[in-house]
Amino acid sequence: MTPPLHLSLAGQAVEVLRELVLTGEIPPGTRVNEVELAQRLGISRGPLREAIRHLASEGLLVLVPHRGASVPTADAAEVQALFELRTALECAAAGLAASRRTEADVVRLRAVCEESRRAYSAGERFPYRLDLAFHQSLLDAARSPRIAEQVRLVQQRVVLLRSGLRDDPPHQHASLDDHDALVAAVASGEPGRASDAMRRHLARVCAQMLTSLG
Amino acid sequence: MTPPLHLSLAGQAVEVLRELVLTGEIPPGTRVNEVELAQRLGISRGPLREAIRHLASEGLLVLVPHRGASVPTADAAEVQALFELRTALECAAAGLAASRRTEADVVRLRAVCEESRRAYSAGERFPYRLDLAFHQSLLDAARSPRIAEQVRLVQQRVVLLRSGLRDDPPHQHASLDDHDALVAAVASGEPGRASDAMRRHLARVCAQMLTSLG
DNA sequence: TCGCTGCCAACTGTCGACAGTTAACATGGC
DNA sequence: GCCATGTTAACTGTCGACAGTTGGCAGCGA
Repeated sequence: MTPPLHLSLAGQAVEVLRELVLTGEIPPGTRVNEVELAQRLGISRGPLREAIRHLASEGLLVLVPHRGASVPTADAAEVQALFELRTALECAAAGLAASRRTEADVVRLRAVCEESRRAYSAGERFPYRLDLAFHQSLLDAARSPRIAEQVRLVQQRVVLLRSGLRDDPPHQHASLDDHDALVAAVASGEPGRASDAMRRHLARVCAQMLTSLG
Repeated sequence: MTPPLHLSLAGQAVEVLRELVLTGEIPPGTRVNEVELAQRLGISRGPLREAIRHLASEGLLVLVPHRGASVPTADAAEVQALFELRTALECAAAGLAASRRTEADVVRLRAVCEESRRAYSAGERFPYRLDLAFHQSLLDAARSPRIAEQVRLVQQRVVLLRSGLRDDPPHQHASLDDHDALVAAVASGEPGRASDAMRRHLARVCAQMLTSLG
């Protein structure tokens, strides 16, 4: 039996809708019809509305009164503002990680970097999974749950932005070097150095996304 | 009658509930009864549920499946984690403000500081309004809407924490000095200096709250 | 007296239907 | 031909009611 796994319909709808948005199945600019989507998910409008509002609070949807929800569109100013927030959060996380890292944290970070290089050398097309894993490992080392949660939300929006890009450039070699530098800075135990390394890394990634936008 | 004020019932409920929570009228630890509160607000459970979920996404309420919402209680670890997030955001904002401030920004910041000192000298009991005004002015100078929005959410939770404190110490003289130092650092145009000044300020405020918790 | 079991009340989760608003279209006047 | 206006269809906002779950309480037995 499955008695305890009674996740509410609203909770399930949140996860399904999140995937639909992040995978681009509902592309940016698309309006969401409540009755249509509710039928598609096989639930009522009530739980679906809750799911929509939840994702709106995460920035994955925008609400307009009496006109429903839609997937936000990418925008240069938007990318810049988003990366300002991401930089604030991840630089702080990098600094905290440098202060609090254990030997196990460093080992884990090095392992992710090595796996990324292996995948890159093997010509793998989407090491985004490993990029996220790296940043996640760094957040674990920072041991600041609140910051980690906010970073997760911002990264999610970056993924959404990426889904709207025409040419999604593969993980670049420069980022691999950035990650190695970050691990070295975190291992050194100097918060300022780790924070600066993260700032440089994110500045590069941001610049790349801005050029991809044209 | 209020027919033309086309704010949705859910939107109104959000603001009313927010005040009820922040003013301590619904003290931390209290569970929120949907039907009771809905009758009290004169609305149905639907819009009220949306309001509850919205405030939960802001951290002003916590949800437990099948057991409803309740106001979160203060906790030392919680205060520390919250201030780590606040420090990350406001230090970045201070740095950006130092980079982007105009002459008008500096004038405004100085004006708020002077008014704070006047109020303090006059023995005013709650210059929190002016403290918030100062931080808001600094965020305006930073010109980073995303960071500003997140800071607003964090500050709101700090207010909630303060409402649960027994002895809520009045605005201290040290904070006035901190604010002056911050203005000077922002005016200097050196991001690192402004960021450090903010870090020291928030560290002091955090320490004060931790001692108030006992 | 203590522990277990079954019932019960209260509350949340969910649904279907109605009302209000918005935007687009058709229509008529200039 | 173009703009203003009335109409209409579609969608969101709101409501009341039903169903499912949770936690507590009474009753029974050891």
